[in-house]
Amino acid sequence: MSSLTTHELDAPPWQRVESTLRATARLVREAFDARLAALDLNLTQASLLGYVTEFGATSQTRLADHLGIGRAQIGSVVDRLQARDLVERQPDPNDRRVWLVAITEAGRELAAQVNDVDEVLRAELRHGIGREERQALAWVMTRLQQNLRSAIDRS
Amino acid sequence: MSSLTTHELDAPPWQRVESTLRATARLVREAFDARLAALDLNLTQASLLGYVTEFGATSQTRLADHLGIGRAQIGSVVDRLQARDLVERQPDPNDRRVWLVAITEAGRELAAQVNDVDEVLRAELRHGIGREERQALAWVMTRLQQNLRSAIDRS
DNA sequence: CGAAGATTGTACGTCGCCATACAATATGTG
DNA sequence: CACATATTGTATGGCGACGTACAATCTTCG
Repeated sequence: MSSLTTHELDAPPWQRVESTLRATARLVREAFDARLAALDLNLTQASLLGYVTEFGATSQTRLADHLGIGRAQIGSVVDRLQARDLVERQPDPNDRRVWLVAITEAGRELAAQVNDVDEVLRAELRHGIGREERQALAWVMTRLQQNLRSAIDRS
Repeated sequence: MSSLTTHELDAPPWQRVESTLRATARLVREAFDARLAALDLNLTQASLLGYVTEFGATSQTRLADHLGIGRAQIGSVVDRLQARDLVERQPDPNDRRVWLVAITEAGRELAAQVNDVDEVLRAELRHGIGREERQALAWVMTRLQQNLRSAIDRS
């Protein structure tokens, strides 16, 4: 394992894992947004685009669940993407309440570019971090999520 | 406890580590906010309170750096805490531009309660996660932060 | 069938945070 | 000393997300 030595005072005593986690999440958003700015997209928009490209027309509620944001917010995200003709709203033949959000041809092309950006950035982020370390990270975070949900329920 | 083998469907194929990380960070904020609501504080306010309690009067710029938010935002956080008489602004004798944010007696008492809440919650979050796993998590995230910063600089 | 309840998408107000621009003050340089 | 430059805190406008409330529609069950 590592010398975790390098680095000045990487973790001040008052800084707990939770703070580190939040700071890292902020940087994740910042990094993706910086790269996606060239495509005039932010991370949420890019995720939505990727999702409907991969999984086809999807209702807004399902999109909200999958992207982890509220139903209200999804609406405005779709609005903006639709205004740029990257997605379109199709009526659901089985349920007149719902819109199925589908990718357009222009959207598909842009999604491909998003994918490229994504892969490049992800490769950079993996630098110096082994596969099993990433898996361990994912496992611990998943476990942590369970604990967090329990704690929230208990509040 | 468990073989960490289980490995249900921890991550849908389209969900990468970065998404998990963001979702976890959101839950962290939600959990802390839920517990701190009883004290009528959010996580940022509580962190600020804890910091000045532990480290004494601190300039707003330093607080912003340490809490990871902007200088502008720190001002309003301090405003609200000051209105509740939890902190006070003292002039810096060496620099007439800066306010030193200091804890008050009422603030110190509340900070103690924050500490209690904090310890309880943190104990819940550790459930089922070993010490070395937490350390590994912290290490990987620190490394990830470095990569993120490089990526951002490179953008 | 018909009424009660659940679900979908939208409108609206709020919150936390950011980025920018600015006045006041410090600091460095000739 | 005088002047350019940097830094501190604040004001302002914008953005993304949340929570609540609502009309339209589906579903369930008497």
